[in-house]
Amino acid sequence: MTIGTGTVFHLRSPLASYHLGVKQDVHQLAAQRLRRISQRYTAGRRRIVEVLAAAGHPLTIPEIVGSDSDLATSSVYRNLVTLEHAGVATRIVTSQEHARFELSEPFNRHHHHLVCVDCGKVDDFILPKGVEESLDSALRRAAQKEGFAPTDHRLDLTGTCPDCQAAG
Amino acid sequence: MTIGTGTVFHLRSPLASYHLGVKQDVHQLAAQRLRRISQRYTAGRRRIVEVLAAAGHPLTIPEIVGSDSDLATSSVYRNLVTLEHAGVATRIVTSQEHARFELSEPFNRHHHHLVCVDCGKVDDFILPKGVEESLDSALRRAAQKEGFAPTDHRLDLTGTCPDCQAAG
DNA sequence: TCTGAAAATGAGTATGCTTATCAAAAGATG
DNA sequence: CATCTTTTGATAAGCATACTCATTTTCAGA
Ligand SMILES: [Zn+2]
Ligand SMILES: [Zn+2]
Ligand SMILES: [Zn+2]
Ligand SMILES: [Zn+2]
Repeated sequence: MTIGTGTVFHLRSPLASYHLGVKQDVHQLAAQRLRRISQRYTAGRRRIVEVLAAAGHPLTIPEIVGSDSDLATSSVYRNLVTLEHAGVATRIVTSQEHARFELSEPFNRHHHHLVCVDCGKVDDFILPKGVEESLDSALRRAAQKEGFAPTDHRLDLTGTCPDCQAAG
Repeated sequence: MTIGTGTVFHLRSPLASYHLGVKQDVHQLAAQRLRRISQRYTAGRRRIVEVLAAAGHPLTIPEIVGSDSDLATSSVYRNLVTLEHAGVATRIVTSQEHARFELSEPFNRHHHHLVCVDCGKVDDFILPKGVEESLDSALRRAAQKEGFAPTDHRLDLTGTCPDCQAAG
């Protein structure tokens, strides 16, 4: 498969961990984005990308560190800052506990989050295309009115996940 | 003016600090919501509500403490947890620095946030009614599909505020 | 209006996530 | 290979927030 054909895989529901053609594409794109800011795609950074791609939902730093014994906590913190700055990883800020990370949009299809206020778990969901589009143009208009230069939007639905509903 | 008439004041643009009829209504509703969870509407809690209502945009805890010399930092932290639990204040979590707080939805009309990624400032904006409604029903459908019990949604537009555009 | 139990306060301290430090290791350059 | 630069990782430090507990305030009941 050639690079950049954009064949969409759906490895799990509701979202694939990434929607680039093959795993190689993920690493090539990550390396390219790091090069753009004069950073190397080192083994440690590659392992983090690997773990995030395999998870398919946002992970905390302890989860990332725990899933690969070669990863040192301090380096994971430092490298996630670098990966975020390079546009490879995205930080998901929830009100409690640890921050969570997932691969950024070119690696992951555009989506939003269901955030459980009890256990902190985060799951992905997508909006219908029409809703997303009307939302997007409304946001552009709102930003323009305020002189705000938008880069991205975040939409979270907060509530209680099925597990916590059953528990409490 | 009688309580609960719901006359809408617009004290500033784009959003009034609260849209209940008069200031007295704010405190009565706050007291009622605290009573519901067996908490008292003490002087310190009243001062916090006062400061948040006067600000008209989300404040950090240092800002709240600094705006009223009678407020102790530890009590403000503790009371904001209580006010949040009572449904009087809402915590706005941005990726950097301090959390920010504003009055909750019955005190404030429903709105969303422009978050500056450079300086952390948060401003309010509202979506056109139709967009908000189609978004809301799409969110309800998405939650139902996942067995998720939704309580609220958060929509942030991230980017650079006019000041930071000029500076950087 | 007293009175006493329960709740709230606030200054200080502890917790714990995150980031800075810095010597060692790895990689680039030529 | 020699040298310079970047990255690593164990440790320490920083810092927002939560906890502690003696004191103060509140409020229901006498
Ligand atoms: Zn949950
Ligand atoms: Zn996600
Ligand atoms: Zn700004
Ligand atoms: Zn707001």
